[in-house]
Amino acid sequence: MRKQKTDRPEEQQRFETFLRSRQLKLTGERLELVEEVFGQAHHFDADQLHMALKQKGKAISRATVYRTLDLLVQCGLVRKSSFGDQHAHYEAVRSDEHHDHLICLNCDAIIEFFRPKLEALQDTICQEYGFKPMHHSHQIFGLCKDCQALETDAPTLAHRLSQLNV
Amino acid sequence: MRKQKTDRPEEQQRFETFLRSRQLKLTGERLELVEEVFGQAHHFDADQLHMALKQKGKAISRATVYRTLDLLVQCGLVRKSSFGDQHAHYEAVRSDEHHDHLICLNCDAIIEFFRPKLEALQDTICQEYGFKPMHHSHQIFGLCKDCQALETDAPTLAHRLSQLNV
DNA sequence: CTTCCTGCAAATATTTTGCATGTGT
DNA sequence: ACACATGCAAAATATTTGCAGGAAG
Repeated sequence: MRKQKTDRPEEQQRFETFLRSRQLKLTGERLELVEEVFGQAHHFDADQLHMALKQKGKAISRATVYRTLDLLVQCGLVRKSSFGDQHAHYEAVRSDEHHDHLICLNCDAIIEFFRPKLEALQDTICQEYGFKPMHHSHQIFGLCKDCQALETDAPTLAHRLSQLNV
Repeated sequence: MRKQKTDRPEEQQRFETFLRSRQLKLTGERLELVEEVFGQAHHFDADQLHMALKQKGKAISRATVYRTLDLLVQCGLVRKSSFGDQHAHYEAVRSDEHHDHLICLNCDAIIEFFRPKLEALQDTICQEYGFKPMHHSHQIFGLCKDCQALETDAPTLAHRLSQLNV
């Protein structure tokens, strides 16, 4: 038997509304996946999510993980991004606030930032080119505070830097 | 018999110097690839380059294309980036000037921009976070001047927008 | 009872790698 | 000669898709 609407967290309700609006079905897999996504602390990838679910005894197939993540992106509950490595990264959207990222090449820490002045400057640039912006991605790669203090392995760092395809 | 150094364009000379410095060899394939890369108008991907070479009767294997592009990136003659689709994009570096990109979701036009104020603002942000920037990527997706005038296919556009993994 | 969903395995797409053979230095 | 390079085909990686059986509305 299904729980009442009001028993479910907001994100599950939002997903349900979205699914209904498209005549799609609210399945156990979809609910479990949303729950796990919002249980994750920030950034994760498809494989991590798949593993995490498996560990909790919810063995949802990879195909369904990808299919559901895609729905969540369309519904606006999840953001998908690429950090220059070979696979996509995802993050639960907890507010509508857009942000950009600082990415540590040593420890993979991801620091979020938002600067209205920067957003405004982008708009100015677009205006000059007669370009209509619809989405943007701004990523800064380097070393976080902690990793600057540590002695980092220079060749490894140089390699990661050169392999960034962003 | 090899041509004299002075007969070759600057980028080939730079590549030769780089190869020598690492005890790597100056092969016909490598020279042809550099030539083609600098013959390309701006952005291209590995497959386009491979095709272009094949059409000119220089059938260089895919493996060698990838291996050589990697060397060119290391040597600084080529920049590698990802525009949110599934494959890497490359561009010949014709000057040391860094730039960012406006990317049209309708016609795939890539417009380069550089704004010192924006670069400075990034540095300020990094300072605040105690972050040491080493590389950055800033991409704005939307519609170029020409495509705004055209009637674009809204569903297609929405789909591309939602599928951007950046 | 219809439509949509799932898991599986196969297909795709892009890039990398092992190996035998070939080629600059 | 030696070390490095090439092409090929297979592997690796990440993601998508067709299909047959299963579940939601």
